[in-house]
Amino acid sequence: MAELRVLLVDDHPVVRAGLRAMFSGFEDVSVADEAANGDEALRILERESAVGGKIDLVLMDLQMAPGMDGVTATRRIKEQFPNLPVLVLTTYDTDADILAAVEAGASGYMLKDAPPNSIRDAARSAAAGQTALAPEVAARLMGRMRNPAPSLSAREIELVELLATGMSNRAISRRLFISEATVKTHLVHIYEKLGVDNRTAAIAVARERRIIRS
Amino acid sequence: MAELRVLLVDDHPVVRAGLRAMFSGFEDVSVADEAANGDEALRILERESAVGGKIDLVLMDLQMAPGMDGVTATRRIKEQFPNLPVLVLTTYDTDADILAAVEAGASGYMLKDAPPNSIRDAARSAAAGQTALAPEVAARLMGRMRNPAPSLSAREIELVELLATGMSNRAISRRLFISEATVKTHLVHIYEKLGVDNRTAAIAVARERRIIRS
DNA sequence: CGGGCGGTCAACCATTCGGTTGATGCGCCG
DNA sequence: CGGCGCATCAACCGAATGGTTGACCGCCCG
Repeated sequence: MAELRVLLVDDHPVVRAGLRAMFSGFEDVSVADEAANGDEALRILERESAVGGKIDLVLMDLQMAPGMDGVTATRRIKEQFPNLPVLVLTTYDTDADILAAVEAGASGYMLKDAPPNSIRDAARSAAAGQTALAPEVAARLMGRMRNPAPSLSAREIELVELLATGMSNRAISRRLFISEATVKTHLVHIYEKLGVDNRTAAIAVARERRIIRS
Repeated sequence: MAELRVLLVDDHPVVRAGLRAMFSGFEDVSVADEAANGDEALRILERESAVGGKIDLVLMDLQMAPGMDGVTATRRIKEQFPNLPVLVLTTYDTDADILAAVEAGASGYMLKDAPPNSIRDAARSAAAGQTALAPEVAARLMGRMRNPAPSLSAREIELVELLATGMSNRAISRRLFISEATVKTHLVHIYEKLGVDNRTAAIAVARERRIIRS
């Protein structure tokens, strides 16, 4: 089997070094290059594709400090290089993170606390065009399929966004040119859908589910 | 100078491998052992101290999934081994994380996105009994020193963190084993310091100023 | 075309929250 | 020692929020 050449994308030098070290123990995988953020990854891919396209797989972290985040980077990469598999390797396994990654076109979703062998196997699977999910992630996706959480309407999301800025009901009503009564009605619906009973909890849940940007 | 023997504590095999690889490039530092959580770290330290105590420094991550978290682990280590320096190496630099680590007795606070040389230097400083702070962390602490007026006390930060999870005053009072009256008093102070007049606005400002993790 | 859903509004009441005053104890610092 | 900041608690009141019921309109979909 041909050697698999991967591009590491992670803002932590420590993590990149760890993946390098980990892959150096496997003869069938090698690290082609590293990027600290999404922009850098795209530049590397463009350069590589210009000289023959030697990269088989991108290993992408989701959280990256100041530059382009992993979800956006994944989306861009899939736009420019639809056939290049992107395997997400990150710390968190919240619904919001997983869904965002899948929607962005990730070929798989692995967690950093996985043992080296699992990560290597996932890399090989993803490079072969298959989907590679960590067990915890797979379980979470199944759970969502069974009882999909009710989603907020556009108007309700608008309200939650204003909520999160700390505005009172009165302030929200003025901003949206509706009465306070309407604001309260919306809030009741939002609380029902999110399974909470006050505004701060609604904000917390909305952030968790990435209904609003945190 | 004698070789520095460090204990790595991090729940991610990838990160441990990265630190190992990073330190293997330095002749004056070596990895004595690894632990995936606080319990394991304590067991290793007890065993090592029984046979002569060969460990000079603990490198501690703060976020560790299911077992003992890094702050608790640091506190326990400092209780049992007061002279053993613990250098925190983590991802986040919020006031809450930093203060908790410092109060637990950490000798330093470095961020994982730091270059290898900085981490090595910090390790050597910490082992020599000095304090090692990442520039971002140092800046944040200095900022707190310069104008302590608008900065929250540790207790108040604790309150804000619970606020942000959506808890009511009553729930917070139970969690912290204080009366609702005390919670309200704290909140009034928090509102004054942050220049707001309700809890959701307080959360918004606290996130903005990175008093709590967003 | 009828019903469901989303958005709007009103009135009402209970609960929570915000704000004040005042008080105690503790530890630290000059 | 005296003061100051921090944390704790109590009682009280007005305002904001939560929760309920009921209503109207417009739109889309079957």
